Amino acid sequence: MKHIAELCGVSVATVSKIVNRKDDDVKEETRLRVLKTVEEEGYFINTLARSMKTKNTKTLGLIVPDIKNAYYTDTSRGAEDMAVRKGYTLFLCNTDDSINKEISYLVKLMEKQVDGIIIIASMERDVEMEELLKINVPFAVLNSSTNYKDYAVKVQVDNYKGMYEGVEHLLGLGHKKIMYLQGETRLSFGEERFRGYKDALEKHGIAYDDNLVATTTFNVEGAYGYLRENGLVPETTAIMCGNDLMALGVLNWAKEECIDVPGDLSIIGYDDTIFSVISSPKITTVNQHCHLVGEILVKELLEKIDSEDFTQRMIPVASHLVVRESTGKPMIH
Amino acid sequence: MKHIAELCGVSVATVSKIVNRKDDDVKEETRLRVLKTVEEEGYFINTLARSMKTKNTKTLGLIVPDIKNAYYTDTSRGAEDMAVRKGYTLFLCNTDDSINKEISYLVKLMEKQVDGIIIIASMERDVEMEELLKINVPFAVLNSSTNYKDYAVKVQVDNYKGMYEGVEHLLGLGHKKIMYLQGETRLSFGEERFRGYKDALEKHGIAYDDNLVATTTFNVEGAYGYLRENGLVPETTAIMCGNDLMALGVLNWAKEECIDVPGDLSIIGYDDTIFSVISSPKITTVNQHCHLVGEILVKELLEKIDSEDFTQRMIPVASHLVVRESTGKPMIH
DNA sequence: TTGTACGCGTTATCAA
DNA sequence: TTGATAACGCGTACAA
Repeated sequence: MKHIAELCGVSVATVSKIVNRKDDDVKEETRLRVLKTVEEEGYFINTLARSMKTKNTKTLGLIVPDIKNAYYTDTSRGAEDMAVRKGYTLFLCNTDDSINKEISYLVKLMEKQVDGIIIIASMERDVEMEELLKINVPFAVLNSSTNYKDYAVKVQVDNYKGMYEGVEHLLGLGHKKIMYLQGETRLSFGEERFRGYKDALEKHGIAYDDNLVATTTFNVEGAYGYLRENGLVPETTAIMCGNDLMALGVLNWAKEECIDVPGDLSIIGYDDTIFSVISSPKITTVNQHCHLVGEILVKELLEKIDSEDFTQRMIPVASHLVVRESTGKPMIH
Repeated sequence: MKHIAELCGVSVATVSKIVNRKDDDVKEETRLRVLKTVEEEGYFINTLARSMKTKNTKTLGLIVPDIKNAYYTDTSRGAEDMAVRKGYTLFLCNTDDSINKEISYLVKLMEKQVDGIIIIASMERDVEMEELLKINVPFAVLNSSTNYKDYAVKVQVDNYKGMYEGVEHLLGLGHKKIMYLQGETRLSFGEERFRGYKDALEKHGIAYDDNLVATTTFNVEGAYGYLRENGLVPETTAIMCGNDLMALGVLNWAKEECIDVPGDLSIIGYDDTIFSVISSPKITTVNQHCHLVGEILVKELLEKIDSEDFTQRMIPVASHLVVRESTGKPMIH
C-alpha cells in the first residue's frame, strides 16, 4: 500500500480509502489513478494487517469427522456455499472422530483468529465440551445433545419426523410387520429415530414388537450379512433401514433369495444419496437436506457473530420422505 | 502476550521466547510460571501478528471444482492429511468449474497471504493462466497440460497406463472386440486414455475399429441410455468404461437384457470408487490413487515453498488395475 | 481533498 | 538471564 501510495504521489490513507470503497471524499481522478496502479502492480490487500485493526478475519473453521462420508460432504458444501455468499472463507478440518485431532484443530483455529467455528461432529463427547469452554468464539453444532454455553448455535435435523413419515408411508400401503434394521450409533439421533418408529406404529394401533428391531453396521455388508445370517421374521413385508447403503444390502440379499422388491418386500433407506437412485429398483428414502443444513449452520452462526445476542439457539430442520420404487402394497398371500 | 507478560512480571520478549520454545536462555522457573499463566488465562498465540513478522502463514489454498465429486473428495482428503502432518491448514475453495468463482478465490487467497495454492481444476483454461501469472505464490496443479511459469508443480496421473493395463487385461483373457465407452471431456486425460486403448490393441495385433468407440456422459444414465439406444456392435465381448458409474449403467442394461456378466460380457470401470464394490458382480476397475495424489500435491508444493529451487517440476503418479468379478474369459459361441 | 501519527500482537536483535 | 525496541501493513482519528 505504501508502494502504491508512493507511485501515485498520494498517502497510504488515500489508497486505503480507495481500496476499501470508502472513497466518497476522494477526487474521481485520483481514485482512477490509484486503481490503475493497483491493477498494474498486481497489488493485493493484506488481510492479516487489516484483521489486526478490525479484529475480525472473515474466516470460519469447519470441523467435520471425514469429508469422504457423503453426508458430511454435502453438509460441508452447503456450509461453503453460504460462507462465500457472505464473504467468508472456511478452514477445512477433518478429525476422523479423533478427540486429539479435534482439539489440535480447535487450538489452531483459535490461533488463526477465526470469527466462528462450525462443528459437524459425529461423536458425542463431554471432554470436548470442557475444552470448548475456553474457546470464546461463537460456534454452531449439528445434532448435538450436549448443552453448550451461550455462544453456541445448535442445529438439529428432525430424525423423529423422518422416521415417523417413513413408517407411516408403509402403514398407509397396508404393511403390518415392519422391520427396523438400524445402524449402530451412540448418537442421539439413533434414539430419536427409534421413537419415531415406535410412535408411528402405536399411533396406527400396531403393537411394537422387539423381534422386529435389529442393529448392525451402517453399510452394505452389515445389512446383507445380518439377513443372510438371520433371515426375516415370518410375515415381515417391509424394512426401514438406517441408511441407503444398508437398503442396498437388503436389496442385494433379496435378489439372491428371489424375493421381489417391492412385490414381496418393501424397503426404505435413509439419506437420499446417489445410491438410492442408481440401484434397481430405485430406493424410497428419507432426505435430510444436508446441503441446506450446511447453509443454515453458517447462516445462523454469522447471525450470532454479527448480533450481540448471545443466547443459545436451537434450529430444527425437517426431513422428508422421497418415494421411489422400492415400496409398494404388500402382496396378499 | 502483553497481558501475560504483565501478570508474570516479565517482558513480552520473554513470553514470546517461551511460547515459541526458543527458551534455551530462560530460567526454568520463569518458564514454568509463564506457561502456567498462559494455561490459566486461556491464551492463544495470534498467528496474524506472527505472520506479519515471519512472512508466512502456514496456510494453503485448496481449489477444487466440487468437493461432492468423489474423485475430488478423495484427493482433497489426501491433501488435507499431508497438510496437517506438515503443520499447514487448508482453505477450502469450491469453484463449480466457474472461472469467476475461481478468480475470486484466487484473489481472496492472495489477500489472505497463503503460502501456496493447490489447484485440482477440471477445466483446461488459458484465461486462468494469465491470471495466475500475477500470482507470485508457489502452486501445484493436477493433470494440467497448461505450461505454467516456474513456480508451478505439476502432478500428472498416468491415464495412458491405466487404460493400457485395463485393455491388456481383457486381451489376456481372450477378448477381441473391446468397446470403449468414454466420458465426454475436453481434458487432456481423455486423449491419453484413448491412446492407451489404441496402443494396447495394436501392440497385441488387433486392428483399431472406430465403431467400437462411443462417447456419452460420465454417469449411470449416460452409459445405460447409450446401450439402450444403440446396443452392442455384434460380437463385442467386453467394454471399457470412463468411470465406475458408467460401468454400473452398463451392468444395469446387461441385467435387463439378460446378458450375463462376466459370462457374456466383461466390464471394466475407472476410479475404483465405492460403486465398483457395492454392485453385484463387483466391478473390475482402474484405481487412480486419489488420496495419494492429494498427498503428493501438498508434499511437492511444500518442498517448492521451502526450497529456493524455482524450476517447474512434473511428478507422474501411476494407476493400477483392480481385478474383481466383472471380467472373465469370453464364452465361445 | 489529502496527510500524519498511532496502535494492532508478534518476532528478532542487541544491549543490559 | 532478561528487557527495550524497531518493524511488519493496515485502518482510523484528527489535523491540515
